[in-house]
Amino acid sequence: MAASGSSFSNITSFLRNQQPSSQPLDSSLFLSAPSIFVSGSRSMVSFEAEGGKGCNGSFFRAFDMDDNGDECMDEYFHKPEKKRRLSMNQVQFLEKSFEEENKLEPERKTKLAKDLGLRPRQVAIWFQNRRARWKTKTLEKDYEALHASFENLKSNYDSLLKEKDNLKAEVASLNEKVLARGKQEGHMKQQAESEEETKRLLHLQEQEPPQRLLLESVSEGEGSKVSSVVGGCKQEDISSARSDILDSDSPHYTDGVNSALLEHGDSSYVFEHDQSDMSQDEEDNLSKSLYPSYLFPKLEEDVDYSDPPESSCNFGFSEEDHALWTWAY
DNA sequence: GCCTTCGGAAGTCTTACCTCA
DNA sequence: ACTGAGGTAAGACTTCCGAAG
Repeated sequence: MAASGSSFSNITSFLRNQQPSSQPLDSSLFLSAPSIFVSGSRSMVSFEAEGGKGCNGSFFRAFDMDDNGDECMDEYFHKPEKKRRLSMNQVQFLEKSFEEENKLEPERKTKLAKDLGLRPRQVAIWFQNRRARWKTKTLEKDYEALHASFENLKSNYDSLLKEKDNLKAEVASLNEKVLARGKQEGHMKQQAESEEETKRLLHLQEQEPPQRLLLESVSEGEGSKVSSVVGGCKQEDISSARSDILDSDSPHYTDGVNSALLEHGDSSYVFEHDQSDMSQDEEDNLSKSLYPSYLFPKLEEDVDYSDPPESSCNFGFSEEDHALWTWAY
C-alpha cells in the first residue's frame, strides 16, 4: 500500500520533472495518468499535478482564509476535482449536520454541498465515511460496556463461589456432628435393649415347663413382636431359634440369642423414625442403604449409596461440586 | 418477472500529517 | 535542522446488495 503510494509519488514527481517548473503541466496528461498507473486516485493526480496553482498552492487551504475565500470559490467551481482535507469549518458544519441526522437525503446533500462549497459527491462520501467510523466507535463503546459488565459479573460469581465453599464446610461439620451423635444414641439403645432381652430370656429359663408352654403360646400370638425382637430373621429362622431357646442343650442356644440380638442391634443403628411416613423413593433408598435418609437431604437417582464411606457426612459433595462446576462453566 | 437506477454498507486504496530515531 | 520510516486519520473509490420505479 505504502509502496504503491511511494512509487506513485515517484511517478508524479517524474512527470513534474519532465516539465519546466514555471509552466503548468498539460491537463490531458493528468487525466490519462490514473488509467495508466493507479486506479482510484484520479483526483490525487490532478492535485499533485496542479499543486502550484490555485490559492497558495492548495485549494482547500483557501477555505481557511476567510478573507479571500470567495475568490477561491469562483476558481474552485471552474476547476477539475481536487482532493484536499476539508477545512475545520467545513468539518464542523458537517459534524453538526451529522448529529442532526446521519442519513443524507438528496435535497440536504445538495444544500450542504452548496453551503460548504463542496461537490454533492464529496458530501455523500463524507457522510458514508462518517457513518462507518461512527459505527466502529459505537462497537468499541459497546464492547467496553459489555466487558465492564462481564468483569462485574465475574467478581460477583467469585464472591458467591467463596460463600458456597464456606457454607459447604459448615454443612460438612454439622453432618459430622449429627452422625457422631446418632452413633452414640444408637449404641446406648442397643445396650439397653440387649440387657432387657437377656433378662427376659433368663426369666424364661427359670420358668416351670407348664408356664413356659403358656408363655410360648402367648408368644405364638405375638409373632410380630417376636419378629421385631429377632429383627431381620426369616420365619423359619425364628422357629429354629425358638427351638434352640427351648432346647437349652443345643450348642446354638446362646449363639441364637446373640445373633438375634446382634441383628437387632444392627438394625437399631438406623435411627428410629416412623418409616410408614416415608415416600416410596425414600424407602427404596433406604432399602439400598441402612444409613438414615435424613443424612442425605436429597438423594440423587444416579448415585449409588449402597456402600457409603466411613465419613458419610461428606457423601455426595463431589457430585455437588461437579454439578456446580458444570453450572459455573 | 426483468431491468435500471439509486443509495447504503463494507472493504480498500491513497495521501496528508504527525512522531520519532 | 533535515530526513526517512512508521503509524494514523481522512477522503475517495469499488463492489455488493436491496429497494423502488
